[in-house]
Amino acid sequence: MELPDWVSLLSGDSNMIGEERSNVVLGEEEIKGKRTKPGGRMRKHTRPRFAFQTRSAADILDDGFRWRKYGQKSVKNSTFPRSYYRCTHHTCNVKKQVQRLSKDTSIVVTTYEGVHNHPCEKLMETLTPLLKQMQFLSRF
DNA sequence: CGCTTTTGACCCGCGC
DNA sequence: GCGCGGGTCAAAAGCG
Repeated sequence: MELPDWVSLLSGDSNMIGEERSNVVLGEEEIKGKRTKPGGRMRKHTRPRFAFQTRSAADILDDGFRWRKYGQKSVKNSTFPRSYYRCTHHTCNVKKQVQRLSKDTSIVVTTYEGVHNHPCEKLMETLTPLLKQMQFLSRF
């Protein structure tokens, strides 16, 4: 099981919202791409998928990537709609969907689909001043 | 001014 | 073949 870098990122960072973040890996499965229409976006036949449960009041959890919402649908099993997000990187076709549990509204289920093939900007952004500082300090 | 969100329409697979 | 459920597109509005 290959875990993307953001997993360790999630478990370690604390610079985000002051919410309680209990991320639990619910499962990993391979979904088969059945899109066979011409010009379809079927990249691979299988891509990893990770489901997380996060205890937070906000749906949007900034995990270090930029997400652009491209859809929202209500699901039959849940009273609340499900949101669909996509990574804004052209080179990166990672999708994620956020769904709130009707049982407990303070819990959101975030499902990631695919892996990022580019460095995390947010992380870089946070790390760059640190790196500079380190370089500065290493001069001595 | 560029980018994100919103929201209805469209599309597609599946079950009956 | 049709209806339903679920996923995506795209145009317009909204915000910094």
